[in-house]
Formats: sequence, C-alpha cells, structure tokens
Amino acid sequence: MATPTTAADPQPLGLRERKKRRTRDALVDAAHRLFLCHGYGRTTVDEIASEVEVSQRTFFRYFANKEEVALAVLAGAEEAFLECLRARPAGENPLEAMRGAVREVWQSVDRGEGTGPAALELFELIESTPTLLAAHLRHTIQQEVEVARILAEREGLDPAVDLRPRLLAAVFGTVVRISHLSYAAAPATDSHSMDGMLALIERHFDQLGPALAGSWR
Amino acid sequence: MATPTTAADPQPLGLRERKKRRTRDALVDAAHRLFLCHGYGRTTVDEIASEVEVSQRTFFRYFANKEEVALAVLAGAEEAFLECLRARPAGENPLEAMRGAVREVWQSVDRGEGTGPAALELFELIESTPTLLAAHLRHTIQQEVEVARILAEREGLDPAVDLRPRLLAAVFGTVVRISHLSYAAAPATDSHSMDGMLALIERHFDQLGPALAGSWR
DNA sequence: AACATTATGTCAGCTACTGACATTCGACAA
DNA sequence: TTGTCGAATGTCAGTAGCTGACATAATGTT
Repeated sequence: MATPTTAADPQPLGLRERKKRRTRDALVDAAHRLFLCHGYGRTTVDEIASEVEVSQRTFFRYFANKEEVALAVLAGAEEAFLECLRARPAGENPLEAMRGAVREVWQSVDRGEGTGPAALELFELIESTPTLLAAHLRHTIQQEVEVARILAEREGLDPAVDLRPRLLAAVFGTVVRISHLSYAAAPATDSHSMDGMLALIERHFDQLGPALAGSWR
Repeated sequence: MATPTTAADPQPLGLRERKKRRTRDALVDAAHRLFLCHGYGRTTVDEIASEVEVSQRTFFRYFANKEEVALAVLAGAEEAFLECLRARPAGENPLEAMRGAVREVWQSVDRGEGTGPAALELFELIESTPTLLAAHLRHTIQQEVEVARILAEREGLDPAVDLRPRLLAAVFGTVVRISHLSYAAAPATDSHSMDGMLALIERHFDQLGPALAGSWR
C-alpha cells in the first residue's frame, strides 16, 4: 500500500511544483495589488518581490519582464480561448466556432474561475499604460496567428495560401477589443455582466457588415 | 529692403531650426544603419549618439525612447496618410477615401520622398523585434483612432455613439498590416513595387467579404 | 554689444534586466 | 536516516535605458 512517494492520485504535483505555483501566484497577486494602487510606473520590481519575500532575481526567473506579470492572467484567458476553440464541433463554421468559444470563456470567468472580478480594472490599467498596451497588443496578434492556424486546420486550408483565416481572426480580435473598450468606457450602468459583454460583441459584429458597405448615410 | 533677419520667403526656418532638423535626421539615419547592421538589441543609444557626435542626453531630447527613433519614418508616413485622408473629396464614401489615401501615400513613397527604399528592411526589422513590434502596434491603433475621428467627421457622425468608423478604421488597418506581412514574406519575385503592394491590399479587401461569410468550403 | 532664449553637455542617479557563482532545499535511493 | 543529485533561490556585479538638475554654449533679438 504505502508507496514511498506520496501517491499521485488527485494531483501529481510534488511539493516543489506546488511551491513554485504558490510563489508565482503570489507574485501576480502582489503585482496587481500594487499596480492598481500606486500605478504601473510607480511600482518597482523590487517592491513586488519583497512583498512576496523573494529576491528580485527570482522574480525575473518567473517573468521575463515587468509587463509579463501584469498580463499573466490575460495570457491564461487567451490560452483558455484557444482550447475552447479547438474543442468546438467540426460542424460549426469559423465564425460560429469563435463566437461559441468566446461565450464559453466569458461564462467561465463569470463563474469566478481564473481571473475573477479584477478583470475590468486590469483592462483599464492596460489601456492607460502605454507600455502595457503595447505588450498586450503584441500578445493579441500572436493569439490571432494561432487562431488563424486553428481555423485553417478546421477547414483543411493552407494558411500560407489562403488568407481568409488570418483575416477573419484579425477582424474578430478587433471586434472583441473594441467591445472591451466601449464596455469599459460605458458608465457602469445596466448589464455590467458577462451577458452584457457578449451582447456588445454580437452587436458590434452585426455592425460590421454595414460598416464595410459603401455609404453610411 | 534689407530686413535685419534674413527674409522668410522660401523657408521661414531659422538657422536653429535647420540645425535641429539636421541632427534629428542624422540620428534617424545612424540609428537605422546600426539597427539593420548589428540588430536593434545589440545597438546602444550611446553608439547612435556618438555616431552623430552628440551626447546621449541630447538623443533623448529628440526621441522619448529607443523605439521612437526606429519608428520615426513610419510615423512620418502615418502623418502623411492622415493628411491625404483629410484632403479626399467629400463625395467619396469612407472606404473609397481610405483606398485613395493609401494609394497617394505609396505613390509618394515610390517617388522616393521621405522613407525611401529602406521601407521593406525596416518592416522586417520591426516584425522580428518584439519591442519594436509592440510599439508599432500601439502607434497603429492610435492611428486608427484618429482615422475613425476623421471618418466620423466626414460623415457627420458622433464617434462616441456610432462605432462604424472605429470598426472600419480597425479593419482597414488590419488589412493593410496583413498585406505588408504577406508582401514582405513573398519571395522577392515579380511586382515588388508600389503597384504590387496596392494590388495586394485590394486583393485582401476583396477577400474580406468571403472571409466574413459563413462557410469557406 | 548686451540680453534673453534655447539647445547641448555633464553628472549623478534610478530602474529594468542579465550572467556567474554560491547556497539551500526538495527528490530519490541506499 | 542518511547521503547524493538536481533544481530553485540568493547574492553580487555589471550593463543599458532613461531622467532631473545645473552649467555652458550657441542663437535670436533689441
């Protein structure tokens, strides 16, 4: 019965891995607190590190740079989106699949998994911090490349030849981003929920056709 | 006749302004040479400054950061695009106006004004340098906001209410960016000219409708 | 020629980030 | 338990981007 190493049934994580995950989470947490409180620029890496009682050098072993710790939770959500998209039924066309995946992700956020409630504040922080915005946009287009890859595979296309996947992924990303913006910009009136966000995205998608059409009058 | 200050007929620029412009141009030039030769990351600001025989501090009086000197010529092209767009006849619809403005800018580049031939190499440098790419994307969306403002004004719309200008500007920016990418990625075969670039953009725009349509098969 | 403005140089300092090496801590076996 | 190995961490020194403060030099103005 008694295996020498503690059994690996529920979580095959050793003590070591758990500890690493703990300090990583603690760093992200402390960083967010400090960023939201004092601002990104006025928070030094040393402060974040000493908050978790870790050396600065260790911080940079977990995160390549200061931006990464700020965008960490977003990176998680992006990864979740990719997994949802890959798991969408093959019968759906590209647009349906992406809408479905976005819905899934926001609903899981709504249930409090992962990022939690600070998502909105985080968006504002990013938008108002040039460095963060730049890094975030770079991540976004990387995400779009991956999304295009998935879409092309679903449809059996070669992404080097057919540019529709890349194009659709980019347009979709744009719609989501603008939705985020007008969501955050809107006075915190009604429907500040995930349903509100999804409705916004749908609405913007509906405006896409008219926007591309010739005249607007 | 003899005005004390030299007359301001052809160029109202004083000696001071000319000198400033000269050193600024020299800095951009030296920076580009060094970046393309040794890479962005391996070029220090001190090297750029001493190349022009200027102190590092002076460099930072001309450019807020190292990225800015790399993206300077692009910023010029973006400004030119805005001016062209503002000058388009009011009869054109938004899409026509933007296509026309893009055509004008590329044609002026073709005539050797401003950026010149190094445009392609610069794009590759930006795409392959994470920091530069991030900064460039940030500039791009700022540009899109301004474009949306112009479009809204042309059509007499309130950009806070109607999101079509913002949406169209973003989609247009995306199409142009992807066109640049596939232009640079293509083997330097035929039509590596401004006409080729414009044709690419047109082609991608034609694919936009199909890409947004339901199924691709 | 004298003065006001403005660009530049110098210096000191902060912060992000990295390489190298020593140390400590968790994993695993005897 | 003990000992050994590898991984995580700490410490230290150093580079580079960037800024404020002040002195100096160049330019424009009267």
